[in-house]
Amino acid sequence: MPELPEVETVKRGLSRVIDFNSTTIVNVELSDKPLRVFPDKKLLLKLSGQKIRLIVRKAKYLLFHLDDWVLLSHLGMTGSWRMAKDQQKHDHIKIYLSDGRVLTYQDPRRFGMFDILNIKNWEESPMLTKLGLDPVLDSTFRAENLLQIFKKSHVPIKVSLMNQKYIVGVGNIYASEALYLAGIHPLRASCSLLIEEWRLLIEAVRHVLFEAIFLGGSTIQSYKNSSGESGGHQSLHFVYGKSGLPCVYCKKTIENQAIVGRNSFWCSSCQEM
DNA sequence: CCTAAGTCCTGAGTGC
DNA sequence: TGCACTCAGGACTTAG
Repeated sequence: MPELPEVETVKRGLSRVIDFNSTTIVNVELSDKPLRVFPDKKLLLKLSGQKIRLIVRKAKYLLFHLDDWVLLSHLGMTGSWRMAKDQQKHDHIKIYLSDGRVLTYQDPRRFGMFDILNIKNWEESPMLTKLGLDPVLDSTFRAENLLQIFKKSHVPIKVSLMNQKYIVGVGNIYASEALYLAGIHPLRASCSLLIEEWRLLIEAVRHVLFEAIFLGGSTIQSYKNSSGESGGHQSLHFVYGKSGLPCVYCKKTIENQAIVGRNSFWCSSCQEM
């Protein structure tokens, strides 16, 4: 499901319903199906007796801060967390809590990733050390810095936007949307963007991510927040999934094409090469 | 048959 | 030739 707004929405939803500093993990159960990345199952024993202190979002990762450990969760394409009242198909992790509730991870495609990190050095996890600038949290997400980072990159700007090594949180939906708002063609070489265009793009990325967070993310196929509700931002999409429809502003037909294997959408009139 | 919100791995290619 | 790096494509998987 998740790009930055969806992960942020899940974080906020869980944070509202978990009583931090009081709720203790009683037990953890796994299904027999493997997830894409999962730590040694013996580490799960370490979680029992630990209180949930805080949930943090870092890039597209959720980090459950416990007393001595950090439970890292990446939702992949179809992962979701909920306080379960029932057993559903594709439930893979059940965290039994001291208040009687069951924090449950469901993931049909099982692209999700987990790790259990020591609270003393969790930031050194290989999954977290190679992350780029966060458009929502980092004041360094600035045109001057991005111009420098991409000055030699001939990769299409849409691909660079989605490369978590440089910019985190932007995935396939919001990349197309942000480039449309900025009036930049997705196939433009990253190094060709002028400083003014980087400023426009940064403003567009931040706008679309904040707007999507405000509306609880985008539901295209299956995304649900931790209360089982759909997002509301998909109704504000201008280009994603709109191929063949007229551009809202110029009425020219929205085009689409796979760029490095990901379907991409744009208006060739509003977004010139 | 096709497609889907993400990331990791491999192998080919480039430049020094 | 070797090394470091970049990049494209495939793989993982289930549902509609």
